[in-house]
Amino acid sequence: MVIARGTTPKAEETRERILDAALALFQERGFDDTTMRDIAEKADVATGAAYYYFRSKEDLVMAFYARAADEARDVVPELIGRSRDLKKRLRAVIDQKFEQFEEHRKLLIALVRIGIDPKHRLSPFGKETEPMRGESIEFFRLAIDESSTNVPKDLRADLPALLWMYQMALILYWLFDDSPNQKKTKLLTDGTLELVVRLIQLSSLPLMGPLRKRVVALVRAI
Amino acid sequence: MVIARGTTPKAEETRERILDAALALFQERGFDDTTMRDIAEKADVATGAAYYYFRSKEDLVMAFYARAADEARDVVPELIGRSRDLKKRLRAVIDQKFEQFEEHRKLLIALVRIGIDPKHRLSPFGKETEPMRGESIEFFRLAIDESSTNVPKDLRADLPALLWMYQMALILYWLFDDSPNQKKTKLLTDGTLELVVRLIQLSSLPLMGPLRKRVVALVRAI
DNA sequence: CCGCCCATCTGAACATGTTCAAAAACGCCC
DNA sequence: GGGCGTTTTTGAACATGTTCAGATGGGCGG
Repeated sequence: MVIARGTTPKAEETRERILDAALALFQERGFDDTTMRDIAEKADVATGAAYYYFRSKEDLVMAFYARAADEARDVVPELIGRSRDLKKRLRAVIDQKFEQFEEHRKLLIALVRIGIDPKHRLSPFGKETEPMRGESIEFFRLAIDESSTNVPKDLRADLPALLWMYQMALILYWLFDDSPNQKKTKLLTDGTLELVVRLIQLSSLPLMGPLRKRVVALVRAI
Repeated sequence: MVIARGTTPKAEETRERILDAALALFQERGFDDTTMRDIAEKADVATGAAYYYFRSKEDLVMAFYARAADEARDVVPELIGRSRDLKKRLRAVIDQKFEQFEEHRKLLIALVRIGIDPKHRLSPFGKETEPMRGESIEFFRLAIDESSTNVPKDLRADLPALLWMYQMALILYWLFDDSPNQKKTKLLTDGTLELVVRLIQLSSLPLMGPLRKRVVALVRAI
């Protein structure tokens, strides 16, 4: 996350300059091959300045992620509003993230290395990223609510979080998908999304009650 | 992996001394809080010596993993031989790994950070770890072969690798499972293992042929 | 025993993320 | 405008993973 510095216009401008320099270099050479000295130099500040605005090199990646979240906040509700079909809505939410991340795969690989450890300060599963995670999950709740597919009450509470985890898994696969244009991810998304929507539909059939309860119980326990 | 140094007894002894020192310190303080200088000092060598035997700090973790694999090679076939029941066999293979790793959770977290990136030299999914991965997968093939549960021919080829991935997922969950004594992992293992065996049994029913083929095709494609 | 080669080992040097004390710039009150 | 407290910026210093040119020493042919 970002330190709450940079309230004055000038400071804010410096912060942006550093972040822009960092992201440009990350994209160009990758995370590991970009040094903090490079970033500072490109932003025309001393090495230490970056640490005045960002707690660590990794926080710069997080700041990128926060920017993406800002953008999503403006766009996603409108995307969801375009259809009431659950599958289309989910597709829209997921595709939006893929588009945002398209040009930053190298960068996000660094983020994954951090994120896999839930104890790390910046893990998407950790405490500090709660607001951003919550917002992402909220998008899925929006997509479910008042969609044309009926979702059982007892699923409503946890389904958004499950869908978020599903999205995370897709993104993870996508990051390391070396097939041309990440074709395999497209395949995987198409196949599994269909499956997911089917499962949700099935789960509301009357006979499914007990099974659904067992699944919900397991999910809660874990 | 390990550099092919240490052919003379004396060198071999030095190598072991460094590895022992490293593992002791990793376990004591964790990976990040152990410096190469600490390790060298504890092993009574100069800092550079460690790099004569190990290409990097991370390679020391890998050497631990290799040791564990050595041990498994001696033990696992016997464990599998104790029963023909598929579930029991799988349990045995999986539990053996858990027991081995019990006291080294902190260490393995470092390994995961590396391993999540398939492009990293030491990723369990990468080229360089192929032999060790192959051996682990082979254990699952052993467990399937001549077990009391019939496994369809077209599954035999890929099932061991799938089971290995399943094991990896369990280990990942276990690593970050903070419930007392990793009780949740026990729950998860029990629940999913039952499920897995059921699925395998189901898959050999006559009607399942087409569905099975679709799943196999998807797995192959991905 | 000598001299040579090569595996082994040393420790200083290097690169880079990070910290920190001090300097500079800024805003504000008088 | 001058003084003063705060914010911003600087650049040297530090910690640590890693590299490398050279020292060490042990074995072997002569």
